Amino acid sequence: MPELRSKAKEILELVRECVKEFESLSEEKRRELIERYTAELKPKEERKEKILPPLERAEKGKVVMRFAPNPNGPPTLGSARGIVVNDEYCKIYEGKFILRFDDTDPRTKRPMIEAYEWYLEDCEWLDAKPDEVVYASKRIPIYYEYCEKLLEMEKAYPCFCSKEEFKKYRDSGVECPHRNTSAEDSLEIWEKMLNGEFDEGEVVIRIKTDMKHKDPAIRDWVAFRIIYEDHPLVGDEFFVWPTLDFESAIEDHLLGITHIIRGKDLRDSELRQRYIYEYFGWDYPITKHWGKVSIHEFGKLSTSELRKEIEAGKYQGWDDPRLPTIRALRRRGFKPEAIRKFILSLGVGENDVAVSVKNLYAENRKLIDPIANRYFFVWDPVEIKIEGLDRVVDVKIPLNPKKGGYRVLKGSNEVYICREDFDRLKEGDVIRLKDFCNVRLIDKDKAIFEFEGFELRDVKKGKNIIHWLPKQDVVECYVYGVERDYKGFAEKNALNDMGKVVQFERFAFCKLEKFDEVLRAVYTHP
RNA sequence: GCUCCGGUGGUGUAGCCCGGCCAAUCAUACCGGCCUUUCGAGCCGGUGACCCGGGUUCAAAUCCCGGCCGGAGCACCA
Repeated sequence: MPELRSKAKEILELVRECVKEFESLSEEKRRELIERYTAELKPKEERKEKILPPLERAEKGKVVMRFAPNPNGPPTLGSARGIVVNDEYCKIYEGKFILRFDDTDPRTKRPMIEAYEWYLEDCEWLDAKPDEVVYASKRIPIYYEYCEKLLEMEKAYPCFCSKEEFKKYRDSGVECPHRNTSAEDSLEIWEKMLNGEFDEGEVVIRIKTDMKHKDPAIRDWVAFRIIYEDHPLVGDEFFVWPTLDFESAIEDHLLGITHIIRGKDLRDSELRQRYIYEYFGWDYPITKHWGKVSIHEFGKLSTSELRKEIEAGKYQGWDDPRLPTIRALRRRGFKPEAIRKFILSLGVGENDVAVSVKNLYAENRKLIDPIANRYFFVWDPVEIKIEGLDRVVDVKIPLNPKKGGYRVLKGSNEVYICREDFDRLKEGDVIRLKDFCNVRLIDKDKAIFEFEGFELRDVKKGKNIIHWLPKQDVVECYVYGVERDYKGFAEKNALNDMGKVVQFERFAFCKLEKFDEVLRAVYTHP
């Protein structure tokens, strides 16, 4: 009842009186009153699971957003944020999602030709298939057109200052001598640039902003520069390249982008680009910026860093299971939905986030635990003998506690167990081979155990149930891990789940990748 | 240095714009218990936070001011 707020003081008085009156009543009477009135109160409304905060001034059906990477490597968990968050908003508002390659620098951040395809693949896999794909490097003439307009309007000019010279002008807030070049002269110089009459670094096109702008970063910025280098996608067709700020400013308008969400490192871009929007009379999209993400286990998610390490041979490739690339996570058997949820759980705040990959594991676990079949994998195996067990028994073990179903192992007197389980035992200890039987260690040096019975209850207490494998009917198994790789044996039954994610009990979830004499699996997560 | 932006449990996040349903959400981590069988899965429970100081107000996580701490940009990179 907000209309009563202004009368709060009077109401407070009334409340006090009521409380006094209530306190003077008998215990029984009080109970009765409480029951009578609380019954009328509505239960607190359930809070809906709000995944993302609403987008400012967004109308259903009219939202257009984009994710604009430079494809200089495959998408990582960092890129996935741009993909998933933009796509998610498009889904919420039934908008249009555009993937745009901002690939206008053939040298310093040189695009990687395969990466274009990788972005397409990974977007689709992440359930974020773009409605439209745009390649900036294929649309250079469009940017030239707008540059010419600005030169005509004398809102841009060719500048012959060296980087260092211009820095002085920028820092002191003084206009450089080239700033008042006439439209006519500017266009002539521009023509010569396009004809290849200048060397790299000799001349650039600058956008006029305000040389007295309080933030030096905004003052007359570069829109075009000359780079004589083949572009991986379009070859040597162009050598006058727009900078990101220019290309992106034009494209965002042309594509009708309504909302931009991107890293806060690009916050100043908005300030710079607004000048162009003002000159052309365009409306700037609504922007939102987020901080950096780093993941404890992976560190910073920089593509160029990863590239160096791959080239140095530290990793096997871009899908090495130790890498934070989307291809690696896919190879490890993560569900796209888990990655989406994980990313959305980071929100869209401006502070930097440092989060543990365990959150991603937890999301994925919820999805795969109910469906993943269980198998035994014995790494660093130790062969043990069980005395007093003369027959081979069929051991039925549940495939999945929720789904039901069984697999069968031949329980015999020669089995493998994990070295780490064996090592912690001392002679006389009794352990249970899960679902099979109980055994007592009698000779540690020779790894000899004694059969103690099939009954579970004898050893149920404690932490004495371990997994095992019969010496027969196993396959060699190699697991590509994150911390380390594992070698050992897996039960043959696992071959029925080739290509799937299974849970190796007491080890981890793993994706069974291929079988070539050896079962090769990739570690998913615990 | 100049400019801009942030600070909610161990971690991430919701709430902040529009002050009261907030003794603060959800998740993860951690701890404890449960399970005719995963010491590494599952199920149940528990611990745990509004950066500090002032101000405005009947009422502040929310508004204002100051401080402290953190981040980003200041490229012919994206």
